Amino acid sequence: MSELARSPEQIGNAIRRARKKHGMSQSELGEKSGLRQETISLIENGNPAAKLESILAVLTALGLELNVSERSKLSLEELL
Amino acid sequence: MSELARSPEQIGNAIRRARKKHGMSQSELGEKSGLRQETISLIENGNPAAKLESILAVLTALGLELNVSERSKLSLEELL
DNA sequence: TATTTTTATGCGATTTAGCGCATAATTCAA
DNA sequence: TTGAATTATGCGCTAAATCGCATAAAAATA
Repeated sequence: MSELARSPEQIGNAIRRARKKHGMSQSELGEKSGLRQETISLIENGNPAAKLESILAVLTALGLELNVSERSKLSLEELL
Repeated sequence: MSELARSPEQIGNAIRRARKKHGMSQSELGEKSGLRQETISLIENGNPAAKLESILAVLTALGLELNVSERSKLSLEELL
């Protein structure tokens, strides 16, 4: 399964959801990804100016990855 | 189809490929996404510190989007 | 409810993106 | 091959991420 991530908020939500699924705190995720708990907090809350490398480090620490694909399908939001 | 993007380089490559497919120059893509030609150049060359919002703006301008998924499948690189 | 854990926020310092502007360096087409 | 278009690089500037450290606010749990 794959989760749409068109905005910093959506990426942050995906990260938060995955972290909780792994039963991890922000501090633990921070250690795993080489970032501070505060930085994880910012990312999860949708900081648009987060660095690409930070996002990638967090995703990797959670066993996730990004995929680039055609903006084909309608998002749930666009249907409402 | 979807393209793996585990590193800034892979994201940059995906963007460059899509831009050329659209017959666009970096300057044109810059206008469409609200960034400078120089910034597009940096992103395409794999700048790890690019801002998340810049990446998303470029992808949107190219009709692309990001998806977060399980790091399940082996990448081509890992098979070699 | 009281206590502990977790998450969010604040401050000063450092680093760097992205800006505008200019110009190499490279690529492409005539 | 040569001239034009494209891409990469450099400088000074401003804004902001992230850092370390501290702590307030919120959430979870006893």
